[in-house]
Order: sequence, then C-alpha cells, then structure tokens
Amino acid sequence: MTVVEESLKRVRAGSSKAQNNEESTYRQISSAILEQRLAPGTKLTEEVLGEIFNVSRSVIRRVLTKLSFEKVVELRPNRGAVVASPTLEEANQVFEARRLVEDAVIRSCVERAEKQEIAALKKLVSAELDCNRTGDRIRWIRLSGEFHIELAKLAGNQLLVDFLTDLVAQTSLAIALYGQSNGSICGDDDHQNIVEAIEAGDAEKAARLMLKHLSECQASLTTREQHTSEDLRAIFSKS
Amino acid sequence: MTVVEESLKRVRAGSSKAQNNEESTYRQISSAILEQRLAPGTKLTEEVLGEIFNVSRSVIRRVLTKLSFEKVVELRPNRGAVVASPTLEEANQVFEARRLVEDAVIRSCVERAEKQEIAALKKLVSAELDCNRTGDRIRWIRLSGEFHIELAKLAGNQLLVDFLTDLVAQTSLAIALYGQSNGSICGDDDHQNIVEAIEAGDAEKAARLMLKHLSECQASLTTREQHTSEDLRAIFSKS
DNA sequence: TCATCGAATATTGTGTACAATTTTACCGTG
DNA sequence: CACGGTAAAATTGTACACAATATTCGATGA
Repeated sequence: MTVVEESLKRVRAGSSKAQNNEESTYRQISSAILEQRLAPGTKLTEEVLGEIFNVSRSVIRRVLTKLSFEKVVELRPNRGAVVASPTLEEANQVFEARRLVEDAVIRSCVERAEKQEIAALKKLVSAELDCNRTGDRIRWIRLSGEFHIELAKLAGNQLLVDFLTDLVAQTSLAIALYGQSNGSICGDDDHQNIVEAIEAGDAEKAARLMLKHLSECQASLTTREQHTSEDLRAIFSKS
Repeated sequence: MTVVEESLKRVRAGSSKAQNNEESTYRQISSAILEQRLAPGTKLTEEVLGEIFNVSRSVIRRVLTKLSFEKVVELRPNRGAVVASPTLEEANQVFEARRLVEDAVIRSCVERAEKQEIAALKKLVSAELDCNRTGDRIRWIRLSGEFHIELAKLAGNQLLVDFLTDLVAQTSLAIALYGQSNGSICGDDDHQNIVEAIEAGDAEKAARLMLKHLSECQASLTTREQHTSEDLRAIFSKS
C-alpha cells in the first residue's frame, strides 16, 4: 500500500462511521429477542433476514452462529435457526447459576464500588422505575438486565461479566416462556433496595436481597401455553 | 424424497460412521492446543490447516470461530487466528471464576454423588497418577482437566459444566504461558484427596481442598520468556 | 376420509472465486 | 547500512453458485 493510500484510509476510518453491517444486524436481532419482540420458537429464515437487513446470507449466518453460542438461538442442522426455547429445567439451571455468580458479584461490588459508580447505578434504577410508570415494558426489560450486568462489571472479572451476560439473555427467554404475562416480573424496587445496601456497605444485606430477588423471579415461573411470532418483517420494521 | 431414498439414508447413517470432518478437525486442533502441543501465539493459517486435515477453508474457518468463542484462539480481524495468549491478569480471573464455580460444584457433588460415580472418579484419578509415573505429560493434562469437568457434570448444572469447560481450557493456556516448565504443575495427589473427601461425605473438607488446589496452582504462575510453535504439519503428524 | 407417496418448492450447507487486506521482499535514496 | 517506499505475494473476508436436505402440497388409492 502506498503512502497516499494509507492516509486516505485513515481519513475514511475517521469520518465515516464504518456502519459495520454485521454488528448492527447482530444487535438488532439480539435486541428483538431479548426484548421479547421475537417469541421463542420463531423460525429465523436466513434469506428473509438477509432481505430485511439488506445483508448477504453469509452475514446472517455468522450472526445466527454467534447467537447460538449465546444460547439465544437454536441451530437445528439442516432445519435452520429458531429463537431458543429453554425448558423449565434449563430455566431453573439459569437461575441457579445466576445466584452463584451474582452472590459473588455483589459482595465484590460492596467492596469495590466508588461513589461515582453507585451514582450511575442509581441513575439506571431510576430509569427503570420511569419505564415502569410509563409502561415501557421493552425498555424496562433491557434496563433491568443491564443493571445486573453493570454490577458484574463493577466486580471486575470479565469472565463473569460474559457468563452473566449470557445468563441474563437466557433469563429473558425463560420469562417470555414461563413468566406471568400480566403483572410485573419481579419486585418493582428490588434493584433500588440492592443499590441502597451497596451504598451502605452492607454486603450481607446486599447479597441477601439479590438472592431473594433472583429466587422470587424464578419462583414466579410456570408453564403456560406458547405461541411464536410470525411476521419477521413487521417486527423489525419498528426497530 | 421417495420411500426408497429414505431407507437408503437410514442404512448409510447406521453403517458408515459419518466421519464428520468438521467435528474431527475441531477436536484435533482443540486437543493440540489444550495438550500444549501448540504454544500460545502460534499462527493458525487457514489454508495450511485445511491441507493438513484435508478439508476446505470454510470448515477450518468454522472451527476457528468456535475455538475463538471458547477463548482458545484469538481471531484478529484481517490478520488471522493465533493460539490465544491470556495475560497474567486474565489468567488470575480464570482462577477466580474457577474457585467460585468449583466451590459450588464440589459441595453439590458431595450431596449427589452415588457410589458408582465415585468409583468412576477414582478410576480417573488413578489413570492420572499412572501418567505421572510414566511421564505421559500430554495425557496427564487431558485427564487432569477431565477430572474437574466430571465433577461439574455430577453437580448436574449443564451451564456450569459448559462454563467450567471453557475455564479449564483457558487454564491450560495459562499454565503453558506462566507455569513452571520443570516440576509438577500442582500437587500430585490433590485430586485423590478430593475424591476421598467426597466419598467421606465431608463437604467442608472437599471444598477446602479444592480451593487450596486451585489457589496453589494459581500461585505457581509466573511470567517467563515465551516462544511459539512453528511447524504446524510436524505437530499434527503425531496425532 | 385419511394416510401415503412423490414431485415441486423452499431452505440450508459448502466449496470456490474473487475482493480486500496484510505481509513480505525488494529497491533506490540519503 | 538503515530507512522509507513500492510492488508482489500471501492471507483473510465475502458473496454467490450449486449441492444437499427438508418442507409443502396435490394426487392417488385403500
């Protein structure tokens, strides 16, 4: 590559926002599932998705592969991809793993969290409460998951952050399948109380609240009739 | 598909062992890394690997993608794959995560393990000790990892099994990078003692031994000079 | 009516050609 | 001889054609 070409490249990288189609497609499909706009069991046909996002089938294929590693999508050999449908048994294992991880995470948070970080958590919780009031369920689901992941980041172990991120995603699927459709999924101010315990430096209380929070959420799961989403195009036209 | 074709397919599926090239390639590359025959940092050129295993570049590409999700290889955009080189910091996080998971796992094992399963563990430990005696380091590395994963399977949570499997793989890389090249990696009869504590139904002791085992292994890590493997063909000719 | 078959269609799987990028090797210049 | 710079080679990235497989649907006969 000549010197001229190299500098041209730097200019382009800086100005254009490199609108990374694969990453963007990944985020949109992932969000649609985690925000429960795409129901578990929904067929994800490669060509249809490719047309929706205006990318080639190979891009869709890579995205679906990644989602399948996160257990958000199930890849059935020769039969294509569907939004994953964890069994109730698997859902319970998700909560068991979360209790294990998040108990450790929150104790570490109490030790490590700085004033500034606690302020950020409060802001997140406040945004959650707003969503509750305005009935913005979709945003609430997202923020609620982010709260747990944010705690894990504070705890400082990237492996646990990654693992918990997958667990949170699977929790969303579990709730879509087994959660009470009416009523709230878990206590409205659970997160608020947890932040207060962190701020007070009370590790035992924070851990107790977290475990209670998770167990209550798990206990609210129950089998019920299920139906899948049909029209992919309609669903993604909103996003 | 006609009736005739369908039955033909069943016959083939039963008789031929479907020698699944992709799966086999995955296992061979994965094993070579985990058994430390391929050093961290070694470049994994797609075409070379394709020639070695007699598969197309697309197969190699999928295999490398999978290994990268397991954090066993690093995929550098436009610059190809290398055997992953976790930093010392990352290695410490691996051990931190392992202590968390394996403490829970072993307590669950003590509660759940049946006589038969304990016998299987003993057999595994005995095979490990054999390797120590005969100096079969490669097999020892494999069995040693399997011991931990077997415990996780007994504990009964598939998510923890999968997570720990990744952690064990990364441990192998960490030891390759930061372990003492001479001398043993960890206490020869640590595993044996753990099984005995499980058999005695002593959860506290089993957990204490496990945490000590992991911490000692972690403590033995230290930075030292590194060099990568060169000749991929020579390495895979042995397997 | 219902089950079964099989052709037609739809969808997924894979190798390969070509594009984009990086790496290497070489050359002239100070 | 070191230091850019350039062209050539090597390597990775991606779309697409075609193969393999699954699904749909109308026809046929018990």
